[in-house]
Formats: sequence, structure tokens, C-alpha cells
Amino acid sequence: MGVIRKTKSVEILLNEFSTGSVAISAKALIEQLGDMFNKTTIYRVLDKLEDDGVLHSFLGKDGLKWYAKCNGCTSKEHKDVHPHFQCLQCGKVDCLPVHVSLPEIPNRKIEISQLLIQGKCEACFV
Amino acid sequence: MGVIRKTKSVEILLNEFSTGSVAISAKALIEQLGDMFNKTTIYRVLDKLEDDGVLHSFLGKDGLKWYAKCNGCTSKEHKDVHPHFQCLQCGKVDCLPVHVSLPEIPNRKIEISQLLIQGKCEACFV
DNA sequence: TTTGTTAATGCAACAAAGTTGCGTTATATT
DNA sequence: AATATAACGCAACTTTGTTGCATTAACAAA
Repeated sequence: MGVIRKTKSVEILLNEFSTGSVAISAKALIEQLGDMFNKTTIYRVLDKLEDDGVLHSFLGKDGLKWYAKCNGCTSKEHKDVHPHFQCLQCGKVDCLPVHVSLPEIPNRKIEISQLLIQGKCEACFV
Repeated sequence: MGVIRKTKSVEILLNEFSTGSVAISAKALIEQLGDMFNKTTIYRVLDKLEDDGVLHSFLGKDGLKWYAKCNGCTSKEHKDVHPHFQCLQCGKVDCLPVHVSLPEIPNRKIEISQLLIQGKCEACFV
């Protein structure tokens, strides 16, 4: 797989993620860009960008799929693992650039781990 | 809310969770008990049992909702917080009775956190 | 034990997020 | 410019879960 043609949809979607560590849900992208592109296209481009190691995805609080820019990933390996924070008030989700030390789990092999922290973000936490 | 009548559905659903720290997805419960009860009933009973602090729920790897027995929770407070482990091979999910130390996040208020670890379980990890 | 209240249930219809098949369009190679 | 095929749009579909409403059954009170 992987992106092999520079199309308008790839360009515009990538542009949405140009600013930092904020995540965007597929749903929000469809709301925003649905006039311009079919939702199928949006889902497929996101898929490809994830395959390429350009974006990573994770599930937010309602099982919605969120995407954010990767840092140092390739199509071979998603090595950029970090927790995500979702604000229960404004709904914003962002990547936390911190390391999480996982608990010891004997006799099991850990392959993926995802930590979703929910609460109040800087803006909503008075 | 809360369970106020001991109906057959409550009894049978509770019985499904009688054995230890294994989680069961709503989907699986509907597959198992769908002949006996309508899926609406199953969803509603699970909801109530969660409200009562008897069960807790979380999202598995595909955004599916899973339920497991609580330990020391009440209808007032779900204080039994722990990570969950999902086997990528056999699909089994269980509660890990360990403590996870969350990272420091300045200027934010943490209200909920959920850690889903995926990999190979004891049985599938040769 | 019967009666009455209302929680709990079943059913059908719906909702939201995401997927699939297929015919058409457009990118990029020759 | 011609061509191969990746990418696209559209419609139909799938899956998980929810809602409204009429019916049934728990359980308390008579």
C-alpha cells in the first residue's frame, strides 16, 4: 500500500495535520471536508497515511477513530507511542509527549498499548 | 437508576460474570444469550449493572464495548481502575490487577484513564 | 391471594461510523 | 498523446448500539 500519487485529497488532508500535536477525528474531517471529498475517500486516504507512518490512529472516548501526526515513524514501524488526552468539556484531543512505563506482566507479550486519559484540558481547567 | 427487580435476565447475565477477571463483550453476550433475551434488554441490563457498580465497562481494540466484574465499587463511585489486556490471537480480554502510575500532566485535571494493552496472552504466548 | 403500580421486556425502526463493489476520473509513466 | 492503473464518487451495505411504544411480569399492599 502507501501513498503513491500526490492528489488533492492527500495534500489537503495532510495540511489539516500541519499544526502540532492535536488529533482530529475521522468524523470531524468528514464534517469539515465532506463537501470537497466523499467520506470514502477521506477514510481511505487516512488509512494510507497511517500505513505510510505519516499519521497514527487511536480510539477516543466513544470509540471514534482519531488521527494525529507521527513523529519518526516509517511504513515499517510505528514507534511513536504515547498517551492521548481527551478533554471531557471541549472534546479536544492531543498527544502527550511523555513516556508511560507499563506494568510488569509475566508470561504475556506486549505488542501494542494505548493509554487514553480524560479530564479537563489546559483551556477548560480553570 | 439501578437494578431494583431480580429478573431472569439480571440473574443470567450476572452469572456470566461469575468467574473471575475475564471480560465479556456486549457483542458476545448477545451472540450467547440472544435467543433468550432481546439485545435491547441485554444492553439495558448491562447499563444498569454498570450504574450499580457491579460491572465496569471499557472499549476493546475495535471500539467494542466490554464488561467485567467490579471489585469494591459502588453506585456512587467506580474506584476499581486497572488496565485491560486483550490477546491479539485468541481475542480474550482480562483485567490486570496491577496499578498503573500515570505520567505527570501539568495544568490538566485527570478524571478518567484507560489503558488497553494488546499482545499475546499466557495461553497463546508459547 | 388477589390487585395495582410501574419496572422490565420485546419488537421494529432508527442512528452513527465505517466498509465494499464498481464504474468513472485523473495521475503519472512511456 | 496514449496508456495503465491509482484514486475517486456514489450507492448500497454492515455492524454496534439506541429509541419509542405497546405488552408483560415483579413485587408491594390490600
